[in-house]
Amino acid sequence: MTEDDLTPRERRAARARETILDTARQMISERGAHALSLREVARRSDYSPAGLYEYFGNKDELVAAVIEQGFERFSRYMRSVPIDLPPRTYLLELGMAYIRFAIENPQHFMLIFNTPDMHAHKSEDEFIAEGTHHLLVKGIQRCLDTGEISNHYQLDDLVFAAWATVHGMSTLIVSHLSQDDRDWLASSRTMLEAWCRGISSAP
Amino acid sequence: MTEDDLTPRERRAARARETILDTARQMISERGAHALSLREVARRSDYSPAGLYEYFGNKDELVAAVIEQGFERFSRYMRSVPIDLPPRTYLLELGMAYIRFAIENPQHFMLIFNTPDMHAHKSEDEFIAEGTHHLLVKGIQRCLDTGEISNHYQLDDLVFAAWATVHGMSTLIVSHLSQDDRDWLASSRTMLEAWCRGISSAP
DNA sequence: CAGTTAACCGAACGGTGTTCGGAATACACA
DNA sequence: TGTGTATTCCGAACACCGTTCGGTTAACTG
Repeated sequence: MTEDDLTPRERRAARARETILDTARQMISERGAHALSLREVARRSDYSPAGLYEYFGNKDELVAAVIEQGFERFSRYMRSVPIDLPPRTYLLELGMAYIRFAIENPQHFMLIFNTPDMHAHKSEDEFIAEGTHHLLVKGIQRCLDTGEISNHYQLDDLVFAAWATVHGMSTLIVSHLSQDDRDWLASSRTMLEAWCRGISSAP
Repeated sequence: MTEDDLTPRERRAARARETILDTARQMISERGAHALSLREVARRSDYSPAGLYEYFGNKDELVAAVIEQGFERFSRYMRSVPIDLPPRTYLLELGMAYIRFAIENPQHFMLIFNTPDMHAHKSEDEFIAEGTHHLLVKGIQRCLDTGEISNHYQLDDLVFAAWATVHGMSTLIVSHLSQDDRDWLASSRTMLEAWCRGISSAP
C-alpha cells in the first residue's frame, strides 16, 4: 500500500506514532473522548508530556488521528456489504452495517459522529465519509432505477431520510437505550424493512 | 406555580441561582457546552469562582441544571402540538416539533441529547423526557387504534423507529448539514409523511 | 570523527475545577 | 437594640490540564 522504502529512523518514528495513537484509541474506547488526557496518554506510553509533541502538533491533532482511524474502521463495515445483493437488500444491509458499527464500537461512533468541533476533521475524514456516503447514494439510485423505490421522491430527500433513520437508530441505541437489553438489531432490521417497503410505491 | 411564601433570603438566593444559570445557558448557546468554563461564568456574573459553589455543588450540577431547563423548553415544543389533530397528523406534527426545536436551539439540542455522561441527568430530566416520550407512545397507540398504522408492527418497534427517525434528522441537520442551506424542515416533512404512509398498511 | 538533525525531557506558564478557612453580611431572637 | 447564629461570599491554595521553550542526549550523515 504505502512506500516501504523508509529509513530505519522513519520506521521507528512511524511505530512510535502508532503506539501513541493506539494508547489514545484504547483510552477513548474505555472512558470516552471527553476524558482523554494528553498527560495520561504520555504516562501510559512512557513519554513525557512534551515528548508527544514530536508526533502530534497538539491534542486536537491526536484525537483527529483517532477519528480518522475510526472513519476507516467505519468504512470497512460499510464496504463489507456485498454490492451484488439485490438493490433493496443491499440498502437494508448497508443500514444494518451502520448500526452494527455503532453497537460494536459505541465510543468511536460517538467520537466520529458526535464531536461538537466539526472544524477539526475536514480533509481526510470528509473524504472517507464521502466515500461511504456515495455507497448510500448509489444504493438508493439503483433502487430508483429498478423501480424498487417510487420515483415520486427526490434522491436528495431519500438519502437524507435513509441516513437520518439509521443514524438516529444508532445514536439512540448507544446513548439512550444501552441499558435496555432488547434485541435492537432485530428491531432495527424490522423497521428498516418497513421503511424500504414504505417508499417502494407512490402515495 | 411554586410556593411564593419564601423568605426574602430564599428569594434572593433563588434569584442569584437563576442569574448564574442564565449566564451559563447563554454561554452554552453561544459557544457550546464543551467550552463552558466555571471561572468564566463566575467572571460574567460578578462572582468569585468559589462563590458559585454556594448555589451549585460543582460544574456538572450547573450544566445538569441547564440541561433540565433545556428539557423543559423541549417539552414546551412538544406539548404545543394540539392533541385534537387527526391521529396521523398529530404524529407528524409531533415529529416536526422535535426537529424545529433542534433547528432553533442547536446547542441545547446537542447538550440535552448528546452529552456523553448519561449518569448526570437521571432524576428530573428523565421524568420530563418520559413525559414527552409518553406523547409519542400515545400518539402511535391512537394511530394503531384507528387503524391508521398497521397493527402488524409492535408498538415498541414503532416508537423506536419514529423516535430514531426524527432524532436522526435533527442530529444530522444541526451537526453535519448545518452549512447546507436546503430547506431541511420541508425535506423532513416530506419524508416523515412518507414514513407515516409507509407503515399505514401491512406488508 | 565532526557536524547536523531528530528525539526527548524538565521546567515553567497560564488555564481549569475544587476545597478550605475566614471575613462580612443578614437574620432570628433576647 | 444588641447578640449569637447562619448564610454569603471570597482569597488563597491544590492538583490537574495543554502547551512552549531551552537544553541534553542520541542517532544519522558526510
